[in-house]
Amino acid sequence: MHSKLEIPPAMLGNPWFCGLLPRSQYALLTAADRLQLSAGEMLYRQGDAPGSFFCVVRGSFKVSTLRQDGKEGILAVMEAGNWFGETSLLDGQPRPHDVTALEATEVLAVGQAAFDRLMRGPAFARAISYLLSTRVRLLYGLVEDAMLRSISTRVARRLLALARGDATLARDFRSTVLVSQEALAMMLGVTRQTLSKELKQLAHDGVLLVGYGRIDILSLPALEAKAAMG
Amino acid sequence: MHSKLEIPPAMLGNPWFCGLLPRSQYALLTAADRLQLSAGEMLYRQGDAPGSFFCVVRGSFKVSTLRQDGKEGILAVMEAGNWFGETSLLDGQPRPHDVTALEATEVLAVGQAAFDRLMRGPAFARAISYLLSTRVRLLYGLVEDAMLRSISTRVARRLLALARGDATLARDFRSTVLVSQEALAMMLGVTRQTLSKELKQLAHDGVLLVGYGRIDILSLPALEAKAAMG
DNA sequence: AATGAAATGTCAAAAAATTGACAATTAAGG
DNA sequence: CCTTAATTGTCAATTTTTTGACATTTCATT
Repeated sequence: MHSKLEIPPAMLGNPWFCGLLPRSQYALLTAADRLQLSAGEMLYRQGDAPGSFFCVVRGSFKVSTLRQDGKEGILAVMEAGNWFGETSLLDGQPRPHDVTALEATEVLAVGQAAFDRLMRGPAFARAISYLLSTRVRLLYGLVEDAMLRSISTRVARRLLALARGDATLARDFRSTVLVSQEALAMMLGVTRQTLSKELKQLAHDGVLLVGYGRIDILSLPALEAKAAMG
Repeated sequence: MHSKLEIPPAMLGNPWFCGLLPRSQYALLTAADRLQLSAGEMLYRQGDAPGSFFCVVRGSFKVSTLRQDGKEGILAVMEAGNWFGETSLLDGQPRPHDVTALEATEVLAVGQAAFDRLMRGPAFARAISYLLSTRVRLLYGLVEDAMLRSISTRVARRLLALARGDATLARDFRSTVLVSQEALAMMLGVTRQTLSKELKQLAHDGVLLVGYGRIDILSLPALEAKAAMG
């Protein structure tokens, strides 16, 4: 019998998981396999057959796609506590993205059969609908960003998202974001040079402090003001 | 008692609705109010409180957002047969977009209470999850388009989406797309002039025939080839 | 057939982003 | 401490896109 202490702390900080009925939580945890990945290892690739519903226990992943020309777009960063991968389980279609561990990372993997069994319960099915609705909202935000916001606004918005833990997790705010300019540029779909210019401007305005592989947010209100502009 | 003949033909062409259990179909239809809108009328606005789950019976809507500078981005076109608006019902958050009738349009509106009642059934909740998963997939496609595809590729892809009926509907293909260059440019987040140049190129290549408020697809394979490039 | 609003065609200047290149800096491993 | 790979800073040329401006065409309505 599993003891409740086995629930990893990161999962307890995730509002979606915490909102589940205890029996659903228990069912997820007992049905799950635990996987360990080292930095750079891929959990799955674009085009793979649907496999499992995942939760990041420790570490983080990037969700990305490759262009023909070899360049990469980063669509999301999944941090500890977040659940993902449900889309392919629901529609049976291939995985739409690559998912790669950014560091030593541990995941729970709930297989298709167990997932389907859970989906027969209306409470869990509703919870999955809710999870998807937050994903839809987040994605609409990304589409709008790309379609009609200036790059400086998008930089501010993306930094805020990273500081808040991105994805579905409503975690505490971090004033230091650990990300390279290269990676941040990939998230925004612009070149490093273009991003660099924007960051320099924000640093000049006293909003950020740009370091090696890290960005410190000096003034949250100022950054939010930039994010709210055009 | 409602007769089965009352189901509008457009709804029978929608794979999501057709995949529902007959009792769910019946429940949706009987719970629904019928609304008539004339061209330009808004079904709801960004920021509105969640209200209903909708199905387009006749006509079409545009789903759009306004920028501060007054410019508009068109995120989707909802045609007859499509169901939408579930996101706000599921998470209780305000409407994320404006929805405006493009012509004389008729919708079914299923209220929050009836929707919640349906969601207590696992089959319907699963169906809603499936609907959301297709929306998530579509949105990921839009994000990738905006982030890492060339404009010419995006034009081709968007035209194909319009020809196929966009959104969740897997309808028959139409070789004529009725859309102004202005509107198509709004869907792509570029200016009319930029789009015009791309269309001229595609017309020169014999792929399209560009008319007044309409675009004819002369060669579907050629357009698909353009859409598959970079 | 005339009218007018909507849509399209086109151009040039300006702004913005990419490309390509190289130097300088930083942190991690031996 | 030293080496090395990763990251950042910076620049100029090129390409792309926007902006702004007008003329022209199309179509529905008188």
